Amino acid sequence: MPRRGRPRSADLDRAVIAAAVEVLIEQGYAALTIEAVAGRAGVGRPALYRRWPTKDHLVVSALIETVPPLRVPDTGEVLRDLGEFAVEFALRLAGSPVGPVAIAVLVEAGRRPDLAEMLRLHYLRPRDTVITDLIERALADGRLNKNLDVGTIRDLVFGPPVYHWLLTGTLTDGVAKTLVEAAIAALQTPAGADG
Amino acid sequence: MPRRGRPRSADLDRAVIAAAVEVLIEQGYAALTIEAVAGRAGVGRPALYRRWPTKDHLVVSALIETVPPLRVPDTGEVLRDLGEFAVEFALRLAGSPVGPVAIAVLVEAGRRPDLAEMLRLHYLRPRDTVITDLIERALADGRLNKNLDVGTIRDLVFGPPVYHWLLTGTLTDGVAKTLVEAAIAALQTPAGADG
Amino acid sequence: MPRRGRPRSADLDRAVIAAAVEVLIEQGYAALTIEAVAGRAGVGRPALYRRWPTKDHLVVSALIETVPPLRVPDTGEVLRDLGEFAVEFALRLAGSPVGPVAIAVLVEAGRRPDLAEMLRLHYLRPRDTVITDLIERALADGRLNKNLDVGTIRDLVFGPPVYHWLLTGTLTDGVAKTLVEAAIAALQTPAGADG
Amino acid sequence: MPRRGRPRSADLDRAVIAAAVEVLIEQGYAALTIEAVAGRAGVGRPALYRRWPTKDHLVVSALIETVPPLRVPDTGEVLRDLGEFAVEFALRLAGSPVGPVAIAVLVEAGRRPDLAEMLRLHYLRPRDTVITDLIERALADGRLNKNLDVGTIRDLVFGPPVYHWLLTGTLTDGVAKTLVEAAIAALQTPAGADG
DNA sequence: GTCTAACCGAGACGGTACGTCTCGTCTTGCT
DNA sequence: AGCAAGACGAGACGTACCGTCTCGGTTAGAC
Repeated sequence: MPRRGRPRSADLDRAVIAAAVEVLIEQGYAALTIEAVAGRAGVGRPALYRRWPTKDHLVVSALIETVPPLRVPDTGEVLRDLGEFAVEFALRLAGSPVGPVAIAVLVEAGRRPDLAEMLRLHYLRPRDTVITDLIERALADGRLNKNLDVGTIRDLVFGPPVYHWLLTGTLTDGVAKTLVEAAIAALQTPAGADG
Repeated sequence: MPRRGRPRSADLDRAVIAAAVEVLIEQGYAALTIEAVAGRAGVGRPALYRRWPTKDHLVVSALIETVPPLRVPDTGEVLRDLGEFAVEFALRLAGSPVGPVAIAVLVEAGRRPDLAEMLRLHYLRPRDTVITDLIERALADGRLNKNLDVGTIRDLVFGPPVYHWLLTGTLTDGVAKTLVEAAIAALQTPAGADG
Repeated sequence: MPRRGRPRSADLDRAVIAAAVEVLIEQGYAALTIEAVAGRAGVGRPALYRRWPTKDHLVVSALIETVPPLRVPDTGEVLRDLGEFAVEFALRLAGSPVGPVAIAVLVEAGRRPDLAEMLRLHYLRPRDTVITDLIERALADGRLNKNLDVGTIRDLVFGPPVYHWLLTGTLTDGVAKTLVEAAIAALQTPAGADG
Repeated sequence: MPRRGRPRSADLDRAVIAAAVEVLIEQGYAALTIEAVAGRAGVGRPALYRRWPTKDHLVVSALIETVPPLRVPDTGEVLRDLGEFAVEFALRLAGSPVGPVAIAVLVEAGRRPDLAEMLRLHYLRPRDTVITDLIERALADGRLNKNLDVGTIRDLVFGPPVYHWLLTGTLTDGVAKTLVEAAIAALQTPAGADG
């Protein structure tokens, strides 16, 4: 079914996403307007509406394109891998200018099912997959308490530093490490459990 | 120092806050409009601008007035108190229609120092105080690992259920309990630590 | 030089002018509001601002479109033509609901050079041209005192009835005729001047 | 009948009128605001509303207080007196910053009977009286055509320079003199009328 | 090589909300 | 009762964007 007519320009897609990221970083999510993005990209507004139905869809696209999934460390020691990954994850969320944007979209998705689906399918799931794999590796190694499921472990390890950042507005390297290590230490197979 | 001129009407304050809460619940934070709030409260827009410089300040005021600090349980067993409180806290955040509003404002406060100050001073601090007290009681009882400070414990206990809610958009009673209990269990003074 | 973008709608121009005239007649110049005109024309306010920078420019446009230049009589007797024209002119100014509007704009133009230019160029000049021509015809016929220039004659003939209307708020047919005829009688070539 | 309560302050009346005149001169009639006048006079708005029902009544009051009736010259030659007076009158109207204000109010009075009454009673009539007296003196001297009544003469003499000013926005000394003298010359008892 | 459908920019359209200004009124405490 | 101060409901101001809709002009596959 070969489409007729002039095809959409991929350059234009890239220019718009880049412009959107610039605006998000400079002005934040609430201040982002379609007009500003189109203007900065040197593009007409209809070209944006042709591609994204709302500004939130555009922002989700921008997040997807802009925030690459973290690389999973593989040092051989799976718990160390998990800890380093969690610290890295939280620090990047807190340190990047698009961290707050991600939260804002997450909240907005609460009222908008189609946005939520797009977000979970293209943004959250791919990033969660690597985490899940990592935790499953740890469980398979017998390094983590087998009574806990993967989701619970994820929440216990990643939740504390993220919560800290939300509550205080900051997240230092030290705090992130302390929280993650405390969580992981507590989740390890009890020393005497198999003795 | 006798105030001159007509004093501001307290009834009006109440009517506006009530209208703001209604709009927040029905339409959400992003869709809240000064115009709509003023209209619903039967009030002119200037009366709002006289009191709150931006819609965010209004929303923070609404949160402060509307979300009462949770009652701290006191069963005699301090760890049980802490667990129940944390579960209650997370469930209310996830279950109330103003939960997402609080997160949205928190995120916006990241770019706006005056908003952040207002939020922390009148909303977060009073609610944090009861938590801190509760954890300090638990520490004093020797029920929690003394190597951890109060903030760390707070993040480890409250972070996981909140993170779960943010990530998945839901938080059941069961999940909240599981996460909080797992966290608290892990934080207790190691049984064999002094053996 | 091909115009880019969607062209402005001529229907809209007409609707707005018509609405403006209605409001001017019903409420008068001072009470005319951009909002009211836009509302009555079934048009958004920005569409008005796109065309006219201020309400005065809009009113001048309305005058230009609405008040057609008077037809010059041509009975063969040039002085009679002039007299009838002046009477007609003054009566229409005094009798039309937009007469006071014209004066109000004229006064406002005193403080606003761009408004004055617009008014003189598109409203006053075309209407003055027919008067000037008529007077020049009369001069050429030798029917008017050659010592007076065209502008002076215009002021002497048209000034009295207009002044009467301004001062008293009314202008009857009889008064207009009396004033104009007295003026013209006085301006005729003195009987003995060429004897 | 001793009025009860605190009497109104006459100083306040004066301060408000003075402030109104300042604003009229600086900003013009259209831009005059009750708020601005009250502010400049250092007075509360209610004090103004207690005295004048609308801004137009205030402006009329200001005109009355501010524009003193012209002095009538008395050189013995009554026609010269009339001519000098008319020139002076028109030049002051055209030259003073409150000239346009008077016209604006006059126009507005066309829609507002109570305003018109106030204006005619306290502003126009006293100024017209001296003109009427002067013209009657000239008629009594037999210097003016007896077939014309006082009002007609007034319009024929004063109308042309005022009309010139309205139409062109300017009025020079020379133009005013030319117009008035031409009018008066034409109104004199025809030399050959009784010969 | 046309044809032609979909793209592109520009920008007008009816709207909505913004934050501000002024209106005319009302409510304080003081004089 | 008058007064300054200033809050009140009302509503217009001029601006910024919204999402949609023409325009003239371009682009590239289908004929």
